[in-house]
Amino acid sequence: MWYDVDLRSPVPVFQQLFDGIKAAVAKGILAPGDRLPSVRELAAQIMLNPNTIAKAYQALERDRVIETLRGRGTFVAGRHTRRAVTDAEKQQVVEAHIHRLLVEAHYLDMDEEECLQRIAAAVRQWHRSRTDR
Amino acid sequence: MWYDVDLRSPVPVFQQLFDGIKAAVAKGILAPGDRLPSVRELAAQIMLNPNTIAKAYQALERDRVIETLRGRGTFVAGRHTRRAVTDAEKQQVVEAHIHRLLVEAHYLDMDEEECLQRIAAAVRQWHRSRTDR
Amino acid sequence: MWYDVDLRSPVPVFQQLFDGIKAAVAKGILAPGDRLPSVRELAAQIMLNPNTIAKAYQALERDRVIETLRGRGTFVAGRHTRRAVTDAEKQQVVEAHIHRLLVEAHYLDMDEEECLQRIAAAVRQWHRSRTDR
Amino acid sequence: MWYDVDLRSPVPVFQQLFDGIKAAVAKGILAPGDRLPSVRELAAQIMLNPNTIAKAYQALERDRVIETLRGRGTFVAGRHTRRAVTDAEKQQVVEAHIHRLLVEAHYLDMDEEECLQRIAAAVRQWHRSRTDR
DNA sequence: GTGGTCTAGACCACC
DNA sequence: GTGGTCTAGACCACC
Repeated sequence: MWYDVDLRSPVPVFQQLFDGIKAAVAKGILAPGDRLPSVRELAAQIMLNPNTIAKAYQALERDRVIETLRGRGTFVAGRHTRRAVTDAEKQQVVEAHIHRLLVEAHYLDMDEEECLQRIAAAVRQWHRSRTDR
Repeated sequence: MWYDVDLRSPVPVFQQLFDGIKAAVAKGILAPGDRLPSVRELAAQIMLNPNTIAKAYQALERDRVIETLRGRGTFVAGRHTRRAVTDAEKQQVVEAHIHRLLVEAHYLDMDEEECLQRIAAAVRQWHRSRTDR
Repeated sequence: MWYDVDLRSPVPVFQQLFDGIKAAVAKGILAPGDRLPSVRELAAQIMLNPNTIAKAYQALERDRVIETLRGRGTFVAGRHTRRAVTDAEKQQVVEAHIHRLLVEAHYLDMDEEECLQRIAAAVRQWHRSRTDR
Repeated sequence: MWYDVDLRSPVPVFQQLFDGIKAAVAKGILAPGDRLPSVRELAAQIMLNPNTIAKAYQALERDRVIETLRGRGTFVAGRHTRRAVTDAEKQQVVEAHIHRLLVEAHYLDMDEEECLQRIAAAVRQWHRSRTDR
């Protein structure tokens, strides 16, 4: 599930939650308007301190991934609430990720052709498994 | 240069060095057999604590990116010193990176087509800028 | 409208109502003697808990912005019902606001001249859009 | 001092710290490069929990008001690290503040002329008291 | 030394 | 009920 965390990981738990929820929204597992469990509920369920959950939720709210309605709960935000992005910004983000990937690929002895094929497979696989609601 | 670090970054300095050297080797900026500055030299040059440099070098040696020859210095390792990798391992690495990229792409409102195009551009750009020696 | 509230805002809903009505009176959108909807009417109309509306109305009454006449309804108060203010009090209020504004202006790289010009424009614009009835 | 907080205020303590430091930098009391007390030092000095200080520092770092150098301490950021701002954004910020000020001014029976005079006085007074280093 | 994370648990405002 | 703040104190990585 999207709220799975690994306590032994060096990645902070609140960060894992943050990443997990962001990914779940991107994959369509969580859709705009969906209600997230309350801080206390989730804390009890995955045996974490409520503060840790709250920290993740607050970071997600700052990034407009979720919205909290005072006294009512926390919900996945609609896409419209996000800001415009330039072309250069997009390319920069893609390049940063691909750069890191290609460094690792070099140490796995993958050439350009193999990289492109494996990447295409991964992109197709991701989009197939996306749930559009 | 490959030894540039940003003290203000949240990424640990030793990690930046580690990543920077790995990337420089992958890009061909550093080639097998090239001699790296000694821990002390580099520490003096970029004004860092020698312990920080040593920590990065040790991690690189563990990953067989570099080799230390006692009394002679530190050198970029040859590619043959590395171990074999399975097909599944390769695909898993690619998928992990692409997964993270596609999550970010979702929040930048990029569809499958745009992702593929930008990725292809980034891969091509990387390989053009590679220096093969 | 003056009763618009944003449930996603971190500002409490009752506070938004309070601010909104105070602003509407200052702008002349609501004039002394105008009747406000009853707590229940407004609650039904904007789908809020009546307690929230009541809390805003009570705070407005305490500040003599509105008056409740038992059995007749709630009305915008006349200006004469308010108390006298000293010169020092006025300057203090202005300084507090301007102080906060100038802190933000610093981070937007605005110098004294630019601040004064933009402020003058904002003051003029406000008074032009005021409806005097 | 810039680190004064009022425990009885409804404004959260970490927010008061955040505002205070931002204002101190804008006023020139804290200059780029100045070192802030460590989380623990400040916590001991003003008798707060270190977590509360850390929360304020982290928010300031997100807004690029300060920078933390890993293992070294926290410093006031240089102005160049901040992003570009559009003209519309600036006017919007000014209008929001002036709007709030003019609402209050209405209840203090201040007319346009009096507002402009008091505002000009406040702006001049602020810039006189600024310390440029 | 530095800041960052996390727990356990109190208390509060809002709805 | 909901989330937000704060304390007290442990533990950790980094430099």
